[in-house]
Amino acid sequence: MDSRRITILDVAKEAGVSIASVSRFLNNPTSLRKENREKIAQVVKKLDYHPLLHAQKLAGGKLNTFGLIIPGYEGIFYSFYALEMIRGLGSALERKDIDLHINIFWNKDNFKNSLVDGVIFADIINNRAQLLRLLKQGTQVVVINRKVSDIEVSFVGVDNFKGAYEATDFLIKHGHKIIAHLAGDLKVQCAQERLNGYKEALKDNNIDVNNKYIKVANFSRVLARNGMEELFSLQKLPTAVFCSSDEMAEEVLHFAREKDIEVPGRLSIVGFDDNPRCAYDNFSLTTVRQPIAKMTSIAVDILDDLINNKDASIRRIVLTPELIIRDTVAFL
Amino acid sequence: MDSRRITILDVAKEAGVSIASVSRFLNNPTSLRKENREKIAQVVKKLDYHPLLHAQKLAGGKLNTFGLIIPGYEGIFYSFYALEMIRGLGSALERKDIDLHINIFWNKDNFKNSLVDGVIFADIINNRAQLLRLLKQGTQVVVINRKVSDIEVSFVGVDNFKGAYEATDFLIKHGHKIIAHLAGDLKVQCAQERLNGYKEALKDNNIDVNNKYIKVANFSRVLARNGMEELFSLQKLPTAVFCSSDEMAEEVLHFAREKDIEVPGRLSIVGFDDNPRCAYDNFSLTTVRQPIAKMTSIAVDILDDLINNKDASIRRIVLTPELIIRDTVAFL
DNA sequence: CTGAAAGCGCTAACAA
DNA sequence: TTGTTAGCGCTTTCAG
Repeated sequence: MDSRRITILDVAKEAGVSIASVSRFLNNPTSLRKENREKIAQVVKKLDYHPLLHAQKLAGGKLNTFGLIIPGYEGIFYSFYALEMIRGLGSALERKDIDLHINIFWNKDNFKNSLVDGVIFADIINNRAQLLRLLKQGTQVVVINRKVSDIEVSFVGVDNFKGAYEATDFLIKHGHKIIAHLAGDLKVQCAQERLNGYKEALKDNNIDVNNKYIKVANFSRVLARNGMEELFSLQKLPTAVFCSSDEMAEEVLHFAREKDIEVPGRLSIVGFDDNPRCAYDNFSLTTVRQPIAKMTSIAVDILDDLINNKDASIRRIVLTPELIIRDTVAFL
Repeated sequence: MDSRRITILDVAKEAGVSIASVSRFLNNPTSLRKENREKIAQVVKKLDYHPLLHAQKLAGGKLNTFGLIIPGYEGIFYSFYALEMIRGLGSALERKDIDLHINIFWNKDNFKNSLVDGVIFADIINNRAQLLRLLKQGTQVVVINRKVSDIEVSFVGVDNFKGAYEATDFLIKHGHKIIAHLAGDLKVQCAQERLNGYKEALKDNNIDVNNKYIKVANFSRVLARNGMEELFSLQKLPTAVFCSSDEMAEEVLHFAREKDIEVPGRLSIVGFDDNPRCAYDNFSLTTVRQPIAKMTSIAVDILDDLINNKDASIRRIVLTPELIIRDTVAFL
């Protein structure tokens, strides 16, 4: 008994057709006569035949597999963002029956692009060179969550500036004058944009930007906590804080609870992300919702298009986030 | 100008050697004369040549890529365990210069095993069929964190029973009689084993197992919280609680802090995992350490062996967890 | 609608 | 140490 792998030839023989027909069955079944199609289907099932993907690809076929490259910064997996990104992509791809290979970029560019049809970057952090390499090698790419203006590449991002501006403006409209900001890691574009949006909103409302009230907490709970400690040892306490992520906002909530600072009575809080966990915590957090599912779904469509239509061209899309008003902001 | 892909033939021509020599250069450089080796190296660099992996694999080569299949249960990415697993594998593989493709099993078996040399399963939850399929197709596999006794497959696991037994016994030796247990999702083998270890320790010390003190909290913070609420509305309060994960233990800590229950004075706590976050929280958690890095490193070695040595056989390894004594257990 | 045949880019005998 | 050559399993013209 020969335990060789079942190949297309085995199927062809058993079904009494040529390997070309079996190949057609695999890729374009409707081009076969019903009779043959059914016969082949039956044999494929009987023999439990699965085409070898690398053989298909070598012969010019597709792998139906996208790669997702995630920058492997510390705590990435604790971030709501990364999880949602993966889930969003997962469901967008499921519809098209495309598989996803996740690769985490821990400072080493070992991504095998020849094993995928195209690549999605979840942001670019310290891996511009990798992006350039893939592009140069002719890989189709789309970047999510970062607007890459100096490289010819498709992206779908979010207007973080606008989201932050609106959040801050919302606080100002509620009478707040001393508004602190817990910023994310400024290496990350969205964190920088949110900081800018925050500043701009203050300026537009004639409130001075005071760096004492800006704490760069790198999206980390611990640093957010430290930032709050510092903020609450200042002469004039902030009456509101805008956080660059819901997780940091959650930490602010914990801080407030421990210190018996009433929310939103004495401290108003706005987050960023719309992490569902924060909607059902003790407090229901006012926040800025990022349309992650939409971003991923669009990214998948663009990439699919880029791969399958020779004349598809680069597309760049910026979505608008939405302020979700819940319970953590009060009038002063 | 022809933008065809650079192939092995281009390199061969340019270097004035045969494609076989280039192939040797790629796979076994020392078999070449120094002169040629250097010449080829130079051309490879100049032409920026990268062999096509699927072509290599089709021709019988290796991809130097392992797959990691993670069961995609809710909240997986919030679990310390999953992150450590990925990190551990990442560094173990980096040493061998093997790439990792992560695949999350959301109830759909679409993993492309022909794109990897071997596969590591991070536990088996609802995906036994997938494991069987890969095995049947001749893929080399090793399972981490689950002792699969009824399938002929390698695994490396942890003696959860023993860890839980020791943790519980440690509490008993400190005089505790009413010891609650927050169990994990009992679909997960380790959760079940920990529950059993807990029960056995009680029995061996002539303490009755009382189901009222066992709350199945599925590794979830919310359910852990609910469990604690229930436990603390009982007639006789527990004086200690053994948690099936550090995350749940952390929630217990929060619960205690809010309710002004002194730890460890009025409530002793033991976790499971040794999540560093819980060592530097307000309390330094007594816990059971899982040697995840070791597990992953062994798993990689086994898989590598299975792939490269024809006569390598299935190996099954069970590691022993270690009780880490810190500050959350007191004598009664 | 179907089959024959020419590769896809690479590895690994086999010879030299 | 090197080159020649026969595939690996599949897709895709091109005829029929």
